[in-house]
Order: sequence, then structure tokens, then C-alpha cells
Amino acid sequence: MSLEPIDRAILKELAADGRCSFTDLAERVGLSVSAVHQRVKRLEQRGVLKGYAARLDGEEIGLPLTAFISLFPIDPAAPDDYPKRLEHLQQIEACYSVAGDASYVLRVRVASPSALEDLLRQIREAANVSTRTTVVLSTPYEDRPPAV
Amino acid sequence: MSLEPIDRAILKELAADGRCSFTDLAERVGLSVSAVHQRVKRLEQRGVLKGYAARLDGEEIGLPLTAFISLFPIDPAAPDDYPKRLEHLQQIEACYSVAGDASYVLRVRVASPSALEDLLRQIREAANVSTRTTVVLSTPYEDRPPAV
DNA sequence: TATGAAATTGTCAACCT
DNA sequence: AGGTTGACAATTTCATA
Repeated sequence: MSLEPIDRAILKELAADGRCSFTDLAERVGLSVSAVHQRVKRLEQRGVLKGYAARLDGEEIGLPLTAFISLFPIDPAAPDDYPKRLEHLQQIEACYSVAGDASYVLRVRVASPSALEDLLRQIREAANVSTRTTVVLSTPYEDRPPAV
Repeated sequence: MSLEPIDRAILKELAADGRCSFTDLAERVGLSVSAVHQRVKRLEQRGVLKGYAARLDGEEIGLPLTAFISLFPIDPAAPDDYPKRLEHLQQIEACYSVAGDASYVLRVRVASPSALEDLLRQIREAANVSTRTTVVLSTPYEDRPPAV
């Protein structure tokens, strides 16, 4: 359950450079290649390492508009299956259940204001919620590696 | 500037599996290995591909508590250098400039409620802001690949 | 965990279209 | 310009100690 310092070092490197080779990893953490290899595979199996993702530039891929959408259920007696009702909407990158005024907060990425308008309509219809949207103007930084 | 369908396919695969080999990529998009290699390198140089990151399990790495912190400047005449003033705080994973009541929204990850309390104090001191915090209870999904 | 060897993959040239 | 082939270097992977 707890993490050894070497595992932490490995995770830190992979969080900052997900395509780092085992050879480089081994050098940086001071272990043989095969030992690092085994540890990484074990961290993957344990679920500590959940996967690897390329970080894409939203503007370059034609999705320049990011927003946070707070969800407020309309029917307090309705079953709480909002994430499932919404997961088919690919524009939703993340869904958080939160302790606040809202029940959920979504992070979405779309091509334009009208695409956002359309998405909001789909969300309200699919989940029977009212929404409050916060548009992201710019992103000074994002996806910084956690202090493992 | 615009993206060809093959580039989109490559980005989609890498967004879903950042460590995918060039060999696999080539098979999936129907191109030779070296052609894919060239395209990936070019996408990296153009900044479309900003990097690669391992996705870590917050609980497993000892940072089970995620929160969103909205920032409200106290002095309206102060220069807007909040991101810079806060970037040394490693617990902050992302910083968004937003169009809403708040000026910025931070996404943070910490070990415990008291660590969050401590972080809030540091944020208020470093940036001269008041804050409003929304604690994340659970994360139904996160880091879903964008619909490139 | 390390070593070493085999299979696979990454990289780059030269060439083709 | 972008594609392919082919050759070599580097890496991944696994058996073994």
C-alpha cells in the first residue's frame, strides 16, 4: 500500500515524461533497467499507474474553448446517476462529484461558443439538471506533475 | 495549421495511450512506421503535442484530496500576476483564468484536510486574495481523451 | 536486483512518387 | 512535401542466477 522512495522517484519521472524509456528511467533513479521495468509493471498492475496520455494543445486541435459546468439536479428525488447519463458526451473531459452548492462539476472542451451552447442543452436534457457555466479565458498552467 | 485526418488519428491514439509504440501506431493509422515517426515528431515540434504524462492514482500516491479553489483579488488595483505568485506551490496542478465571479480557479491535490487548510493560507498570503473552496468527493471520470 | 541474450522497436539515411 | 524501404542502433522483455 505505501510507496517506497524508488517508486516515488519512478512515478515522478513518468508523470513529467510519460514516454521516458526504461533505460533513462533506470539512470535517473539509479537502478538497473530490469529492476525499473519490474517496478513499473507492478505499479501498473497495482493501479498506482493508471495509464499514460499525450497532452494536446486545445487550440491546435480545434477545441479552443474550455469551460467548467456546475450541475444542479432539478428533481431531488431522482437517482444519482448523472455521470453515467453524461459519459457519452465526448466533450466532457472530466466529471467531479463535489461538496458545494453544485452536485457535480464538469470540465468540457469545445470548438466554439455555439458548440458550448449545444452541449449545455444536451447536458440539461440528458441529466435533468440546471447548469452554471464558467468559461476559461486562458490556462497559465495545467497538468503539472503532482508532488509524488 | 489545420490537421489532416491521419494526424487526428495519431493524436487520438496517443491521447488514449501515451506510451503506444510507433509500430502499433503505424498499424492503427495505416502508415509505415517511419512515416508515423515523422508525423509525431512534427506534431511535437509544432506544439500540437505538448508532452506525455503518466496518470497517477491520487489515493495510491498519498494525495487523496482534490479541490477547486476560486481566487478573488482583494486589491483591484494590484497587478494581475497571480499565476506567477502561486506557481511555486506544487500542490497546484492547474491554474485557469476564468470569466465568472472569480478571477482564477485552481485545481489542487493534497494529502489531508489540514494540508488543504495550510495550502489555502499559503495561497492567500502569496497572492493577496480571498478564496472559495470546493472539495471533490469523488471523480467518476477524468482525463478522458478529447474528441480530436 | 543484476546480468545477458533475444525479440522488438526507434531512428535515420537514401530513394521513390 | 510526404511516403517507403532497408539497415543499424537502442530499447524492451524475459530467463537465469
